[in-house]
Amino acid sequence: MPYKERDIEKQYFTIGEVAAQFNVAPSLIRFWETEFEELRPRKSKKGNRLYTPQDIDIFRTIYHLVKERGYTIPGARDLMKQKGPQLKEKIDVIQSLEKIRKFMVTMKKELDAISKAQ
Amino acid sequence: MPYKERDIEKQYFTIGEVAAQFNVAPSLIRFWETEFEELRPRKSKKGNRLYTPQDIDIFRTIYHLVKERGYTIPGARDLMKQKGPQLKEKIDVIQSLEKIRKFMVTMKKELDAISKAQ
DNA sequence: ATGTCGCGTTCTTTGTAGGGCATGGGGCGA
DNA sequence: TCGCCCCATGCCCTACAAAGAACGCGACAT
Repeated sequence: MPYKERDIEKQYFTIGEVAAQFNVAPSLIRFWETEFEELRPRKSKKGNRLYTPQDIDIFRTIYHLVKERGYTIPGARDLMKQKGPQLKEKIDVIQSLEKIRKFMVTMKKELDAISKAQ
Repeated sequence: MPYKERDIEKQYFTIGEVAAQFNVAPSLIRFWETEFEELRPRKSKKGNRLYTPQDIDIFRTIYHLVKERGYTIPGARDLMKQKGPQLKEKIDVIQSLEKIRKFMVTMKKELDAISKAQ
């Protein structure tokens, strides 16, 4: 029995899923597609965008630069041209540290709650 | 004989001189003054802005971030808040390297010219 | 099986708030 | 008279959001 198309396609995410994951509007993702040639996902026959995990990594990089670091779109674009893949590594590290920070803040709150309860 | 006021004042640059140095309009400098609290030069009795070399360093930092790196104004502002003085050092290094690069490009051109002439 | 109703999601195209200055007017001191 | 001051207003893109059409899918009736 050959693979059903659905099974193959589920390697991909829809634009709505990506939008939800980053809490942005689909229109923003489509707009960035016009601004960053790196962000050109496959499309289904119907024309729907199909995002691979790699596509999502690229989106995350752009999101980080534009929304978290405050780059303009040309600024982010230039940086990606030069630094390309190195950038992903750096951002992964940053995001790991950010998670750790959040964890520690939570811990601190709980510790504060305990010490006050006494 | 006491210092004449001119001698003291000539420690300073006018907005026009600063504008010329960076090849920007005075209106841009005034506008950035409303956006970056770090960029608030002294003013003469008359109200004219008096830029010290330190003020110019601050302007250079902003110029570098906004015009050369492609940060938005809020992005540059946030970066200056956190990194403040460290940033100046980094930018000094970058600008030195940039000068060296230009020098080397010039050298290369001359070398090319020589090798072609033969 | 087949029509179709409605809902959610997607598409592309068009509209738009506001970010980032520039310009113009009126005034002042050297 | 020149160069700077301070507003106020003007203005052009940037960076999206909204509008409107089309599609896919389940439910329900035919």
